[in-house]
Amino acid sequence: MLAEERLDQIRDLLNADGRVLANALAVRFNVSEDTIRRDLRELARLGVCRRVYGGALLLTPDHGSLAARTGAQWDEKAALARLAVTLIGEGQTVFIDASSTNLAIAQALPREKRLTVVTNAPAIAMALSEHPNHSVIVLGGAYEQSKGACLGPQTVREISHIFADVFVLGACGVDAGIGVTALDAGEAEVKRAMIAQSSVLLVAATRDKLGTVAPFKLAETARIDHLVVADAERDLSQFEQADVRVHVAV
Amino acid sequence: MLAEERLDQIRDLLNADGRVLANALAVRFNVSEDTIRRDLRELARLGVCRRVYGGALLLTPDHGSLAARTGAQWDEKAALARLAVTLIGEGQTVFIDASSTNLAIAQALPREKRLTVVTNAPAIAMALSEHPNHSVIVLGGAYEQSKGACLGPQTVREISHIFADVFVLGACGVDAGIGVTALDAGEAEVKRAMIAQSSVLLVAATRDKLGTVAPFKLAETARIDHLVVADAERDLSQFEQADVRVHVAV
DNA sequence: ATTAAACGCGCAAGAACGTGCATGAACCGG
DNA sequence: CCGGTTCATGCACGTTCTTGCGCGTTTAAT
Repeated sequence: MLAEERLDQIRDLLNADGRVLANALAVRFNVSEDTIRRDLRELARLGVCRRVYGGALLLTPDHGSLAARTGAQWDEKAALARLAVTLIGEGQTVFIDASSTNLAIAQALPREKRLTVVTNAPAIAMALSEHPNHSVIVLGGAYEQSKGACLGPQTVREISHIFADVFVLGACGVDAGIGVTALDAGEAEVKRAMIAQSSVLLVAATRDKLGTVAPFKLAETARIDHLVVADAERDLSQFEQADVRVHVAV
Repeated sequence: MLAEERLDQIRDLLNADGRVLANALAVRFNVSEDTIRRDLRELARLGVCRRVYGGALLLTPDHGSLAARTGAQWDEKAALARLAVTLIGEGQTVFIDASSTNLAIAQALPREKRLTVVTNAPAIAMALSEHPNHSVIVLGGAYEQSKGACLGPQTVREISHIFADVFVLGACGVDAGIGVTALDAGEAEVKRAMIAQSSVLLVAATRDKLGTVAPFKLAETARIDHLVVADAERDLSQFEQADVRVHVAV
């Protein structure tokens, strides 16, 4: 059994069952659990799965309901949001795309800055309902329920008419070597359009996003202007070498 | 059973039933109640639920904060909604514009009818997040916070590209002699565009709307196909003379 | 007031984990 | 054919995580 074959089979098992157990895999492939752990680490790095105690779970964009994702890691997202909003200046035009982290950022936007917020996420538009100082523009299109976002050609077309000072990008994977990536082709199209139409690119990434890679590439690491992360056990020097300003939230 | 899986399943049970019992979960997952309590503590920390003596209750921020409960006559609107959705057929394309009554209608839409819903209200799009059978199209444009709707020329332009079978009109005033009217010029523009692009016009009106007149005229009484009202102390014969089908909800 | 259930805290056993190191096979240029 | 290198793998060790149990406290209901 070649190592690559084993990785592929673990992938298949993940897709079939949504989860795998480390000791079960060790028995099945007749290798030690250490080897299995190494495999799972690799798959997690590639963004295929998420490691948990005892095995790994499939990492899907709609893992759990929309409400569930909003609740997960809420305090980490709130900390990222508090820092991220300080990077947005008075009177700027801001693209905010759909993600639970970005919803937290939208909620944390200070009311006194008179921003123009452009978003393809109805939830973000609604979150700004109580902020009459901000002007909100909704990007229409086909509403993808599982993602809570409007996607598709119409959305992309509307984006092409707008230039923004800042784009707050909800990334699915951020890796210093590979760059910023997304899980879904439709999402990726919209995000790429927003990148093309904005001058400053801001990425707020929760721990589980950092160092992972998703299938669809959005931008090189060097294109990122601001990277906001939670406390850094990780080595972030590679980002700084790529001229990314890294901000660490408490 | 992985610990993370257990957490996810407790999440699902919470979303399904709105509450969970600690001892029932302990039996179901075959672990001690201590472990369950630890899980519930974790979920509470994430803001998913609220712990109570004996178990936990679902904490839904949007269940209460949506315009859903803002409407004073919530039960009247729910009754109108239950009746109104029966007038919408399988597979139809439906315009639903922004109003609290229409939000109730959107929430009452049966999941099995495979509808295409087109709306300029982010709240209505989000309400359909959990209905994967329906295709939802969001109309973009400038988001008017006080109305919870996208208005303006861009919205009107997008409407002009779509034809619907039914338009569920959120009216501000419905009078047999004057017709249907709206309170705001911007709103009126969007509603007129939707009227022009749909074959059947459905109006669900709460008691306070009936017999009142707002400044901006949308359509003649005769243009209404279905009028859904709550119990009829009022004389509705004038509507029927104008060839309007009147439906009275219990 | 009394009582039984539910709770929180601390502890300990065991499983899972990460890391460093050694082994052996595969690979490669000469 | 051979010496050097790389790589996957397994093992040993210490660490971290989960879980169940005991015990005293709090809560809700009678």
